Amino acid sequence: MKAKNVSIQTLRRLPLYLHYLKSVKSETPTISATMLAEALGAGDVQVRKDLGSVSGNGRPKKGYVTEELIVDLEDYLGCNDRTPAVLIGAGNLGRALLSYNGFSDYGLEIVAAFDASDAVAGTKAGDKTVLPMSKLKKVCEDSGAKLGIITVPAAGAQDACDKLVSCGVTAIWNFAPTVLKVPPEVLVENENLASSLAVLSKHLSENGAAR
Amino acid sequence: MKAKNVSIQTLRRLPLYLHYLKSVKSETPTISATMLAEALGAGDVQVRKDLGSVSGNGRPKKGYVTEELIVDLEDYLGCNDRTPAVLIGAGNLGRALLSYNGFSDYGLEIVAAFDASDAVAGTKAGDKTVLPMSKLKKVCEDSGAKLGIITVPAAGAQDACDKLVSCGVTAIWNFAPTVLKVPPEVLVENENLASSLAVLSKHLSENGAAR
DNA sequence: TAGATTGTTAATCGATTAACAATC
DNA sequence: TAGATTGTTAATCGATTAACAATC
Repeated sequence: MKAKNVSIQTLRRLPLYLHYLKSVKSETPTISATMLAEALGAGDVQVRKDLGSVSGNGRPKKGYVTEELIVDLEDYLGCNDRTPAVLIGAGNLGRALLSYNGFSDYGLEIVAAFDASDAVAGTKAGDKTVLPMSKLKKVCEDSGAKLGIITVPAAGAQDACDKLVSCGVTAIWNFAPTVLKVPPEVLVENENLASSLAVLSKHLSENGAAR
Repeated sequence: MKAKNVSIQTLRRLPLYLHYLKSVKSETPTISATMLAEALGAGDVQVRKDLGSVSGNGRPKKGYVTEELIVDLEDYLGCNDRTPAVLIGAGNLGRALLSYNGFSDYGLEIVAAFDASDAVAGTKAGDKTVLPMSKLKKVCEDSGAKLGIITVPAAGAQDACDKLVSCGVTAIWNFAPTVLKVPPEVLVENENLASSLAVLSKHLSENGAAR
């Protein structure tokens, strides 16, 4: 109910808790932080603190009522608030995101996809028709989309970003391997595959029996 | 040349530096940490420390020779060491990763794609034919793949993971929204889209003019 | 009551930032 | 030499972990 200072790291873990809780709610009417930590391979103290900061409806001895905890997490994460978004770049990755329906659990609705290439605009992507960039402004205004998703190649990312910002978008989910320049009020979240790959490669070269 | 204690956060930033340096190396023969920080929107001290920990070939007043720094970063990140990998789950996302050729810059080579569904196995994904799971063991052995990429739906992720581990894989790149159970020697890197989305949504609900 | 579990307050750890000395 | 820039050492900040008091 209350929501104390939730660190960004905690915020990132909340969706994991929510996903797990939903998957077990039918057979687990009540759950303790310790059980949840066990299931997710995390520390029990960390989970307790994370849950405490967004719910606080845990009962000593009993733990949390699963259903209640799910509601508190959904409330905090705004899962029931519809978040309209536009996507630029209807290549493989863009199409993958469009056809992934797990996002609706978190309130995200990709209202339209755009592509700078005239060859791509007009084609189908999932159940949507890809629109030309000239329609971006109108769609953003009509839908109220404040979130933009960039799935174009690196070379076109800054351009796509600038267009989004000029259409009033204030949060950008960037899948292109580039650093974007934005005004201070715009938040960019980089989905950086190369970074993850670096972590994995390092592990392999250090621990893996090479080849 | 030397490689001091590189924090995991630093490790994640190195690919960004490398990518940027490659894009400007022709017109920028020499570059300072300050310039690099400016270009990437990071702090100059942070960049200096990051570079210092993997290169240390910077010269006062001059900065780094771009070409040399690229080589040092590539060496540290193992970009020239071929890292064979197998991918399980030839859906939209799996196909997107298969057809993305930016990974080769970091030495990653996806040697084969697999799918549990008989309907999918045998179809083409990019320039590769999707193989049935029964071939996984042999491909891992022949290719020496120690890295597994999971792009199946959440329900099948643990199963895919177990199979990979039993084939000797010691690093797993997980795109499924689930927490995987693995033996301690196996490293899992979760590409967690829901976490990123949570950060973006929070920003919107706090700062964005609602709707 | 006894015990399990919560939530809080304090201690530790790691990473970032700031200050400074070294050097071309 | 003077100045820019590096690299290092110390201080700060944030997040995690540990210890403990509260409570059903």
